[in-house]
Formats: sequence, structure tokens, C-alpha cells
Amino acid sequence: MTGTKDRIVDATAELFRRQGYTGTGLKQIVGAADAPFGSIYHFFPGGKEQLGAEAIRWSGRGYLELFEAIVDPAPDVVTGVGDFFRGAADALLATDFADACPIATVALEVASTSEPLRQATADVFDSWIDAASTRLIAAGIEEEPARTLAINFLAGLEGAFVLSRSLRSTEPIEVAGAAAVAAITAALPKPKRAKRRS
Amino acid sequence: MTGTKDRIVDATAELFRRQGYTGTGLKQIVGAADAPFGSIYHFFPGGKEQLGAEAIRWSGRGYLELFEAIVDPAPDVVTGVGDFFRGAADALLATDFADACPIATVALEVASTSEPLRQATADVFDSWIDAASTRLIAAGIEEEPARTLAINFLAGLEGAFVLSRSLRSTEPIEVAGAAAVAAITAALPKPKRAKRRS
DNA sequence: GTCTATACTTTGATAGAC
DNA sequence: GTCTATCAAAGTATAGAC
Repeated sequence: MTGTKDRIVDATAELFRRQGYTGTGLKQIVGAADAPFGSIYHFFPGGKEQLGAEAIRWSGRGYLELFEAIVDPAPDVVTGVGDFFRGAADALLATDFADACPIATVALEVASTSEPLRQATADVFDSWIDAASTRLIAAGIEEEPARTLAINFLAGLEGAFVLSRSLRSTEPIEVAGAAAVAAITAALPKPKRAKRRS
Repeated sequence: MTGTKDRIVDATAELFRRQGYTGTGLKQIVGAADAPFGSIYHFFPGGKEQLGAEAIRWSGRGYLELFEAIVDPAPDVVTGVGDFFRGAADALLATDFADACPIATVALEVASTSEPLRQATADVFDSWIDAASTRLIAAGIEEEPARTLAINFLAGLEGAFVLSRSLRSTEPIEVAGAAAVAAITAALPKPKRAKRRS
């Protein structure tokens, strides 16, 4: 049994990913969530902004879990990052270039218009950078270059999402994935280069 | 004497950059352009979508000219790209992280909701990739790696814009700029490495 | 062809019945 | 606490005076 509140947050996150914040109406949300309109203000007294903040953080946690679920079982971090980009390309193709980063559209929309929402997106991006950093450090990279690599990984991914969705081509994602793999490989301590896949 | 149509397109482009497509209303546009409401439908019978497409293409040409104005006078393409990222960081600081890519927000918003607008953003991104490619080829890089480098340059820039605006920090732009400079430097033919600045 | 007034729809938000 | 009816404001678009 799924709670009404969860269904609302879930539907909001889904719609935000494809239409953005201002492009998604509360009526559309309750329609997609199959919930009565009043439930929004029952569960989110702060209205659209509060619901939006919860949806952003919820999406952020979900995408972080996806990252961990792909990278951690991989034989090494380089292979894991390559797999993650490959999965992102597959998702774009499977959804006709609709499903990319769950919060990037909203992040750009609210960056200069809503401080609480901007903060929510910043917290999510920080959590992703930390997650990538941690895994690069565990692979033997020093703390400072690990953070730089993590930021470049995420920036490359986000920028490639923008280009791939607009151009309707997976080329940018593939190119950015190869660059991330190369950059991380070059930064790894020498005795521990990426292994071939089984 | 500036034409009414030009003022409308100009104001639209400015507002799109900060608030996106759905976040910007036609009433706000005519207010900013100091134009009567009816002028929009006089000059743009296709309504908001037609005006949006013209604003996207206009912004695209403007940003392309900025790129050329910074890169072409530089002693070499590596220095030019470095200067461009530095200029982007300065613009972010000068505008409280509001002025980044003029079309990225709109591109993500319309990618799955309006085919004519999506096409307009795709044409702009293609023109930017071509411009960067051309200059890398002129510096002695082969056609295929030049295109790859150009896509990575643009993806890194766009992704860094997303992160910098959200985090309110120039760190992502600086990191992405350094990575672009390093990648291009490594791809240059050996006798022609980047020179020190004067 | 410039501009004002208005029509119609949708938005976020609220009040109150049940 | 679930749900419906409704609000005022803002959205896009149109009609028509000048």
C-alpha cells in the first residue's frame, strides 16, 4: 500500500525531470498521482515550493542510489564509471531522450528565482560529488585530485545530458563517458590500472 | 533608434537565460521591452513559441560571437579556451551567478515538450560545436579528435554552469576550464604546444 | 501598424462540506 | 483527514479602436 504523500512526491519528481518546475502544475501532479487536490496542502503546507524541495531531495537520493548500485559492484571504479555513462545512454534511448538528470532542469530554473529550492539542488549535487570523491579516494587517488575528478565527472555528465537531449543523439554522452574514464585512469596510482572486463 | 521587434527579442533572450521558457510570461516580456502587448502578435503571429525560437537563435548567435571575440585574438587556441572559461567565471560573479549559458535552461525545458524549440536549441549547439571544431582543426588537430574535443569542451562548460549556478561557486567552472585546457593541449601536434602569455 | 481592452484558460491557493 | 468547490491572479491569445 503506497501512501498518498509518497505518490505525490514520486509523481512530482517524474514530471520535474521532463518538464521542469514552472512547467509542471499542481493539478497535473495530483492527476498523475491520482490524489485529491487538497492533499497537496495537507501534506505540504508550504505549497509548491515545499513539495518541490522534497521532490528534489528525493530524486537526489534515488539517483545517488543508482550511482552506487552501478559503480560499487564493478571490478574497479573506472569500469564502474564507464558502466554508469553506458546506462545513462541506454536510458536516454529507451525514453526517447526524456530521462536524463532528474534535477538539472529544475536546478537551472530555480538557481536565480528561489533560494530554498536552489539550496535543495545544491545539497544534492554536493552529495553526488562526495559520493564520487569517496570512491576515487578509495581507489588510491589523493583527496584534492579526487574532488577535481569528481566535479569534472559530474560536469561532463550534466553537460552531455543537455547536449544529448537537445541534439537527440547519444554521441555527447559517449564522448563524455570516454573522457571521464580516461581522466580517472590517468589519475590512478600506477600499479592499479583498470582491468579488462570479464 | 532600436526597433520594437529587436527590443522584444532582446528582452525575451535576457529573461529566458535567468527564468527559462515556462517561467517567463509574455506580459513580463513586453514590460521589460517597454512594448505594447499586441506587438508580440504583430511581429510573431506564431505566439510565444515563434518568439521563443527567434530568441533562442538570437542568443545562440550572440554567444557564438562572444566565443569568437575571445578565442580568435588569443595567441593560440589553448589560451583562448582558457580565457573563455575565465570570462565565464567573471560573468557569474558579476551577476550573482545569474548569467551563464543563455539557452541551456530553455534547452532542457523544451527538449521533450516542443519540437520546434528543441530544434532551435539543437541548431545553436551544433553551430557552437562547429565553431570550436574549426578552430581546433586550424591548430593542427585531425577532424575526428577535434570534434570530440569540441563536444567535451561544450559539455564541460554546460555542466559546470549547472553546478556553479546551483552551488554558487566558481569552482566547477575553474575545474572544467583547466580540464578543457589540458585535453586540448595534449591533443595538439607536438611542435606547436601552447605558448606562455605575454 | 500601434496600441488598449478583453476573452478564455490555467495557475497556485483556500474554505468548508463530509 | 479526504475531498470538492471556488477564489484571485497570471497565463496566452484575440478583437478592434485609433
